[in-house]
Amino acid sequence: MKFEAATIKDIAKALGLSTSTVSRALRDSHEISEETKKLVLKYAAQINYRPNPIALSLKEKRSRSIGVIVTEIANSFFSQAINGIESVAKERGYNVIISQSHESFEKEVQTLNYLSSRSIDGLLISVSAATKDLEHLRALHDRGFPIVFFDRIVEDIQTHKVVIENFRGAYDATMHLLQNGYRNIACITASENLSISRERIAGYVEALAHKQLKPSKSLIKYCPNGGMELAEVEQAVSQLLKLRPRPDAIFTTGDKLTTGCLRVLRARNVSIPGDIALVGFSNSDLIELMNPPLTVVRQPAFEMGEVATDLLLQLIESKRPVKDFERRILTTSLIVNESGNRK
Amino acid sequence: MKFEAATIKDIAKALGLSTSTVSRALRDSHEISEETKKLVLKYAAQINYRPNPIALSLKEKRSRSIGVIVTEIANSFFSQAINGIESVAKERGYNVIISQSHESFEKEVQTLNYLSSRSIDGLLISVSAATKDLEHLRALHDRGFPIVFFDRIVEDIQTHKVVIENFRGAYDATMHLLQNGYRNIACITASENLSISRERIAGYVEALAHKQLKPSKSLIKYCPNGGMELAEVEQAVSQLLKLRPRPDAIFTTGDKLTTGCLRVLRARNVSIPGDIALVGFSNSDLIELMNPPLTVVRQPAFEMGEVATDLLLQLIESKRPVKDFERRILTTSLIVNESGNRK
DNA sequence: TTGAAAGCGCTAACAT
DNA sequence: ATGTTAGCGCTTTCAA
Repeated sequence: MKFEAATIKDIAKALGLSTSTVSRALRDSHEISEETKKLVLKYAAQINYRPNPIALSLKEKRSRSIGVIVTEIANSFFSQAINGIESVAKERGYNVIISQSHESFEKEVQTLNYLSSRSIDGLLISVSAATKDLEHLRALHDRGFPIVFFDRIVEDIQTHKVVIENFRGAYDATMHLLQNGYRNIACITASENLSISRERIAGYVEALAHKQLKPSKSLIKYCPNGGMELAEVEQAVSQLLKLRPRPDAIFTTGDKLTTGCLRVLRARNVSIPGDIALVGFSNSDLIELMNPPLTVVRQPAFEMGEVATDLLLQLIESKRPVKDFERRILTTSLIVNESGNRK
Repeated sequence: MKFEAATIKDIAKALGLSTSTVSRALRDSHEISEETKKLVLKYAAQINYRPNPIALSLKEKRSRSIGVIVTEIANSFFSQAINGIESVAKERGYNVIISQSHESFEKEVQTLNYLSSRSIDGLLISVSAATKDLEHLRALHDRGFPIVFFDRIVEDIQTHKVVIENFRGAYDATMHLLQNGYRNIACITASENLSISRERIAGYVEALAHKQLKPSKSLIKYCPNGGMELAEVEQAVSQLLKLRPRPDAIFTTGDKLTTGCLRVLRARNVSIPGDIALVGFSNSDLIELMNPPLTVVRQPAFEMGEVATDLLLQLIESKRPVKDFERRILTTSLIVNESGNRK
C-alpha cells in the first residue's frame, strides 16, 4: 500500500500561502517575515511535514547515497569495514546502499549497473576474486563517476585507493613462522587476479628469500573463490599434506582461508602448531578463543571503511574534476597467539 | 564533481522526436512504429542511456529501496540476516539501505527519522536493547508505513513479525545441560526490554521447572547492552562465580553474550565444561573451532532475512491496506559440541 | 503514429 | 515580504 505524506503544497494550501513562501520559510530564509515563518513551522510540525528527499535528489542531481560492493557481508573484515563506512556516511548525511558480489564477476557487473545509473552518488568497491575484465568499472570511471577502491583494488584505474601493507603483513607473518623455526612453509591464497593475493604472496616469498629459501611452486595453492567454499580449501590442504617433505607450516592470505584451513586441519587431526603451524590473515574477533588460539595478521577494517568513505565523499563533493588521487596505506598488525609458535 | 548522464530529452533532441515518443519507444509501447523504436533503441544504446531512477521514484512515489535497522552489522546473526534480506530484495528489484543502532535508543530514533521520510518504501527492524518507548515506530506505523519486525520484535505494534522459537530454543539448551547432569544453571541475558530475552528466560525457567528446579534471582544476570561491551559480561560472570554454591553451568541468550562469556571464563582459567558448562545462542560459524567447541542454539538467520523481506515486499506492494498480519515462527537448532557435555 | 502538456515535490530566478 | 514560473527526468492523458 502507498504511504502518502504531507508536502509543501499541503502547507501552502492550508495556510493560504504560495509554495515558494513555504519553502523559504522552512529553510529559514531572511526574506520571510518572522510571523509567517512561525506560522509555517508550527503547522509543518503539526502535520509532521518531512521534505521529500527524492524530489530534492531530482532537483539537486544527487541522491546523498553511496553504494558499496563487497564480496560478502557475513565476513568479519567486510562487516567491520561496512561499519566504518556507515559511521562516516551517516555523519555526513549519506545513506549507504549495500550489495554483495559473492565473488562472482557477473553479480558484480549486474550490481554495478543496477546501482550506478543515478541512484548513488559514488561507489566504494572491493572487487570480486573473479574480476579480471575491468570494463564495467572503467566505463563508469571514464564518465566521471566517483569510485574509491578499498582492500581489493584495481591498479589500472586511476582514482583514490585505500589499501593495507599487504606485502609487509605477509612478510611479518611468514617471518614469524621462520623465527619460530619453520622452514618448509606453504601458502594458501585466493585468486591470482587479486592485487592483495599477489602482494601477499610477494611478501611471503621475500621473507623466505631472507633466509635463502625459495618456495617450490607446489607450496603455493590458489583458491579461486577465496575460500568461500570449504571444498577448495580442503583440496589445497590435501595436496599440501601429500607433499614430501611435508610442509611444517601454512600461511593463509585471507579470512575464510585461515578459518577454513584450521577447520580442515582439525578435521584431519593435524596438531597445530605441533604437526603444522598456521598463521594467516583474519579479522575475526574470536581468534583468541579458538583451538589453538590463532596468530593472525589483522587489518584495520573499520578504519579502512572510514578512510575510503571520507575519500569518496571528497570526490563526490569536489567542485572540479579531481586529478590527484591518493593511495592511503594502512598498517596491519600481527596478533601473536599459539598457532605459529615454535615447534 | 557532478556526473552528468544522458536523458530522454537528449535522445529526443538528437533524433528530432518528442520526449514522449522516446519514452514510449523505450518502453516498447505498441503505439510506436517499429522503425522509430529501432532508431531510438539504437541511439539509446549508443549513448548508454539509463533511465534516472530518481525521476521514476518521484513519479511513482516509491523508491524501490527498503531500510534495515539492526544493532550491528558486525554480528554474525545480523550479517547473515542481511545477507538473506539483500538476496530477496535484489531479486525483486529493491535496494537495501542499512543502518545500525548500536543498541542505542537515540540512534535508532534518529536513523528511523532519517530513513523514513520517503527515501525508503518500507522498513525491516530488529529493535535495540534500549528500546522501551515505541512512539517513533508507532507514529510511522499509524501513518501506514510498512514495517516488518524480525527477531527482536515489539508486541504492541500490529504488523508482520518474523521470530524464532525463543522459548523452545532456550528450553532445549537448558534441557541439554540438565540431561548432562548440571543442576545449578545460571543465565546471562540481554536487556529485559527485549522480547527475545523474556522468552528465552521463560524457556530456561520452564526447563528447570521440569526438573523441579527454580532458579534464584541471583542466577539470572542482565547485560543491558546485550554483551556489546565485554565489561558487562565480565561483571555478570564475576558475580556468578562468587555465588555459593557456585553455578555449574551457564546459559547465554545471545551471540555476544556467548562468546563474551567464553572469553571471560577462559581468561579466568575456568575449565569448560569441567568447572562450568556453557551453552548459548550463537550464529558464529566458528563455534566448532573454539576451545572448547561450543554447544549452541543456532538461528536460521539467512532465512529470517528472506522471510522478513518477502513479507515486507508484500506489504509494500499490496494495493489495499493489510489487516491480517502474519507471525512467522522459524525453528532453532541445537548444535551439540563439547561445551555442554556431561561433567 | 506522434506530440504537447501536465504533474510528481521541491527550489530559485524573476516578478510584484 | 510574497507570489509566479520554470525546471530537474520521467510517464501519461489528451490532442492531433
